[in-house]
This record gives sequence, structure tokens and C-alpha cells, in this order.
Amino acid sequence: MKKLTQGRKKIPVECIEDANRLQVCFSKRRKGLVKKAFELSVLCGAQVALIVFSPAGKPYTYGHTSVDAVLDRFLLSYSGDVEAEAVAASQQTDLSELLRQEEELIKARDAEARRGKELQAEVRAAGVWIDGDMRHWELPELEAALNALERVQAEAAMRAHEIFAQDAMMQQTSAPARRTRVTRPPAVMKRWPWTPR
Amino acid sequence: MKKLTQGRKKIPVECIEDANRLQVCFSKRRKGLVKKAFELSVLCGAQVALIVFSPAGKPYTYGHTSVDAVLDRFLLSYSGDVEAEAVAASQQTDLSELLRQEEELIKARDAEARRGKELQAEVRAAGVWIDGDMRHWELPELEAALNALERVQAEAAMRAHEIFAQDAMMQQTSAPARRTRVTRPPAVMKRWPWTPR
DNA sequence: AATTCTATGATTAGCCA
DNA sequence: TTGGCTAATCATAGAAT
Repeated sequence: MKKLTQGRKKIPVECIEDANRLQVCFSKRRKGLVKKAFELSVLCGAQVALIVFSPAGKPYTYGHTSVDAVLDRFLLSYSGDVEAEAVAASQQTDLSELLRQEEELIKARDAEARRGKELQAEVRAAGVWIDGDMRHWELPELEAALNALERVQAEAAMRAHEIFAQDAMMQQTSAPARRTRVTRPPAVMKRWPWTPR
Repeated sequence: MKKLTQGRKKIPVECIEDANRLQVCFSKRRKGLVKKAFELSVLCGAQVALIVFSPAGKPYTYGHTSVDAVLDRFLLSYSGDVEAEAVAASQQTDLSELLRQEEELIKARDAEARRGKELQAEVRAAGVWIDGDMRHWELPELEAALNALERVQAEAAMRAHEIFAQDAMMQQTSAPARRTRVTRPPAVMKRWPWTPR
């Protein structure tokens, strides 16, 4: 009943000792970092790859256009292979290409495609990463992604609730495929369900 | 004389059209993103790799402990090579190891080592990435990194100004070495001086 | 391509449910 | 491990340099 909240305190930039505080902080800041990365990619049309290993050793990633795409491009530029890097750079997402891919996706799994999966494909095509938590956000990311695709925006907004309400799917994504150079990999990455080590 | 500043406005999450605004936004947000990534790594002891390609095609990176270390670990975990990944994970920076490396560095280029270069080595050992811009900050990063090393803190603070004042060095770092797996690579990455494509 | 200034919008530390 | 709350603290759009 009473307002007991302390509000934000300044926190020194040094390793947090308390395990619980650290966990909470990591969770919140990881989310915030991904959001910032996402905004940078959308606002400025930049390719971004973000990889974070939690202190517990779990990998979390975000990528636009996809982690793999950016890593490929980076590794190529790093190796000095200018030509190959140019190719990777050209993998930059452009609208028409996104739409083409999306249609392929939709066509391929046509019969069994539920509406929710279509939405997923669109989000995926836009290079937005979604993890377990974010499914429950009122993602500005989702809206922006759909907006970028310039279609089904209104309908998607209506479907968003029912789709995000039903929980499963994103959870049990198959084991991550082996990386392939300059091949367009699945654009969505997620938190690993398993714990390394 | 008059206060003409408008203060922050809410900005829609969509690609910025105006080229100039976009450039300024990219510059500011990239800096902010790196700061956030840095704070996450320090506060929570997390390994973080961040790669950003500007719309112009320039790569910017941040890494703790280093971009390469994190990428190695990620690629290994990705490939399902659990054992190798465990090795990469163990590359987590611990103080004693940092100090050992640092001493090697200092010893190796002993004769020609200026004071400034020593400072660089320390910052580098802490896995903090410095690009052209950040040299001019009053980096809380710098302070934290030095603090993490638990040494020469006070002296470093005094030296910081004169070292960061003199501009060169970071600029003309030799061409990036080829990546080597699970070998500890140079921990500092910087903005490329050239423009791809 | 980056920095400074300032008013605001956005993020988040500490607590609980 | 996640979500909501509240009140600081922090980040940054716009304009000009």
C-alpha cells in the first residue's frame, strides 16, 4: 500500500558481488542492450551482431540482418578478402529480397502453415531476434519490423496478442545448424535451451 | 545566448531518411551501445562481442574479453564442440593471467616502450576496446579497466590526460592479423582506416 | 564525421508479488 | 528467473560548431 520503492541508485562500474543482484542486473541489461542494438540497426540501417555469454556460460545473441551474416562479413573483412567481403556486404537486407524470401517460406510450408507462423516468418525476415522473454513484450521491435515490411501491419498487430499468448514454438527450435559461409543462414537466433559446460 | 535547445524528442523506430541526421545518430548511438556493452561485461562479468557495420560499410567492434575470444567461444559452442568450447570459455579473463600477459608485453618491447604504451597495454589487457572517439572521453571505461587490474590506478589517472591528448598511435595500427582459433589474439580492435567495397 | 549544450525521453537499481 | 513499481540516473534529438 505504501510507497516503499527506493528508485534508482547510482551503481559503481565494477563487478557486482551479490549473486542475486548480478543475475537480475544481467537479465535487465541484456534486454536493454539488445533493444539498443536493434534500434541502431533500424534507425541507421546498420548491420549489428551481438554475442553475450552470461556469467553462467549461456550464450545470448542478437543479429541484424543475422548474427551469421554479420560474422561472415566481419571475418571476411578481417581476413582481407575484399571481394568476398563485398559479397557478404551485399547480403544487406533490402525490402524486395525480404519479401521474396518470405514468400518462399510461406509457399514451402503452405499446407500446415498457421497464421502465427507467417508472422514469425516476417519478423524473422526483418532480422529481429526474439528470445523467450521478448515474446511477452509489446515489442516495439515487432511493430517496427512489420512496419519495415510495409504490409499486414494492422492485421499483425491484432494477431500479435493471440500469437504471443500461445507460448510454445520459439522454445523448441531445432539444434542450431552448422555455420556456412556466405550462405544465408536462418536469420533468427535464440537463447540456447541448454547449458554449456 | 538564448536557449534554443529543443531537448530530446521522441523518435519513431524506423529508418532515418535524412543522411546527416542518420550519420549523427549512428555516431552517438554506436558510442552509447559500446558503453552499455562495456558496462554489462564489467558489472556482470559477462563476455561480450559487438560488431557493427555502419551504413557506409565501416566495421566497428567492441569486445570483452576480446572480440576474437568471444567469437571463438561462440563458434565453438555453435559447432557443438563442447570440449573446445570449454577451453575457450576458460579464456575468461582472470587477474593473474592478465598480469602475466601484461608483463610479457612490457618486457618484450621494453626498450622502446614509452609510458603511454604501458597504459595502452593495461587497457588492452582488460579487454576494453578504444576507438578514435573514445580516446577523447574521460572514459569511465578506462578507469574501470585500470581498477580491475588493481594497480597503478592513481598514476594512470594522472597519465591519462597527456596520453590521450597526444593523438596518434591508435590511429595507425598495423593491418589486423589473421584470426587464429583459440589462440589468444590481440585484445584490442579498432575501427578500420579503410572503406570496404 | 564528431562534439557540445540542454530539455526530455528512456533506462534501470532496489524491492516485492 | 521474470515482471511491475518508483524515483533517480542516464542517453540522446535537435541545433550549432
